[in-house]
Amino acid sequence: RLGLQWDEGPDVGGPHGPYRQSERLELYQDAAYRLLESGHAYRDFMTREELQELRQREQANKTFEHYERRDRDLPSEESEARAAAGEVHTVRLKVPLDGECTLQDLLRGEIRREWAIVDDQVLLKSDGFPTYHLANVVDDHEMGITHVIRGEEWINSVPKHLLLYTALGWEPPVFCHLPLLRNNDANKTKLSKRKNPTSIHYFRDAGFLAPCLVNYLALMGISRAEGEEKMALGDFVDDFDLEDVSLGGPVFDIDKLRWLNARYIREDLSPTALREALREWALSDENLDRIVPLAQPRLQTLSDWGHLTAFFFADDVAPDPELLTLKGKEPAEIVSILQIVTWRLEQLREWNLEALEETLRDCCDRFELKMRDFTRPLYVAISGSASSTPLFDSMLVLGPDLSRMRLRRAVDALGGLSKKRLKATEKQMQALWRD
RNA sequence: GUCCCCAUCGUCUAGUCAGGUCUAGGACACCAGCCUUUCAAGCUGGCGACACGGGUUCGAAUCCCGUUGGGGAUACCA
Repeated sequence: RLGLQWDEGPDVGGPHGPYRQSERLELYQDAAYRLLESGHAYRDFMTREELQELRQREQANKTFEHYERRDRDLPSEESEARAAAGEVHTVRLKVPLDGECTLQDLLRGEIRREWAIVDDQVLLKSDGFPTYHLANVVDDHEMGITHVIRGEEWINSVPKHLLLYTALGWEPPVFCHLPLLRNNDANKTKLSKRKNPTSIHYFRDAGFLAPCLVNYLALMGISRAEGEEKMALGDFVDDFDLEDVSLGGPVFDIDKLRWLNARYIREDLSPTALREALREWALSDENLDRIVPLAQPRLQTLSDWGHLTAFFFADDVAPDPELLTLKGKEPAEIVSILQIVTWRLEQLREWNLEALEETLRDCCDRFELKMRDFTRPLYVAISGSASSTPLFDSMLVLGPDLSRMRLRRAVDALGGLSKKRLKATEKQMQALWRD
């Protein structure tokens, strides 16, 4: 969608296959077995329940001590025998009990971390599947990866990875951890779905051009000292130096994105190309064919089309808080309801009419509301008006990303949810969907 | 709690590694003026930052220490 393509993968093939984790299980299990043999790992027979209990106890005591390593020193014969007898177990990494690990990060230089505070990471789950840590190391080695470039959130697990590379007798790659994109909220937390559109589909649906988005994203973290910021991907590739990436976590600036997009529209598109872009975006025959039947019963004149369907071709509909009402409910309750609906919709795998209808009717039932009352604020959130084309169909045409965004904006229009209220609302949802 | 990372205009950033050319440069946003049938665009100008405190040095945004602030990690998720 962004015009980016990977070089190898299950769909495009490549010399380092197979590319599906399930087809590589043997590889991971072999590695785990080797680690077991060489004493770098051990079988852990603790059950999920026991572990959970331990965690709960810790939480209750407000202690944060790590895993107790009960089976770490089990004699190998016993371990072997119990595994052979079919006892369920995981395979854990035997992390040194003392000393410290020194790692090199391309951007940050040397980082030290004491072994005593790193947990005996599970490598192989009880179902035989690897955790990320094992899979990551095995795959990267097998596939000849030279540079591991990933988000900063992984920096603390490098020691475990390093330990795996050495234990398996492999050459570790160069590690480079990039800063995380942040929310534009008061404390600039890690970019989250709840507060931001994180799906590139949203940006497409909202009418941003792919090359612009690539350009903007490239600007986060690297920039030229002066001058032109509008650059094609190729230009970036030419003078990109990984070590130039800046370390502060950047906040996504939608205003700057809009400005850049305006330039792409203005400077890179002929009127014909623009018309084509509009067609690809939302004015395709196919899309219009979906909207026309919804509008037809509600058109008195052809010219009503504009007002009636404008919301299908908009990013934001700026819902009027005065219209976001629900019979017998305070605004605060409406906010919670809208938020819960949003969460329920996020769970949806397929965005089709049946699923939408089922989800929304289910919500309605659980809130013990009448359908016509319940849908009112939803109409306003989605279309910006209390009278519009059918709700389910309209949401279907708009798609998941725009629909969710509009619900979110409706929540904001009503004053939003504080952290506390958000938690309470989450509990409320859990209570309503207990069964 | 503990550990790790980070810190320049409101935001994205240049400058930091190799201290002086930095009364800190650019971009978005904002404000004003010009242009213009409106608006947008364009042009010109303005506002606006080295988190704080100690060192080192003739000299610190830049090096060191501390404080504060922020982020991340602490799973049989990735």
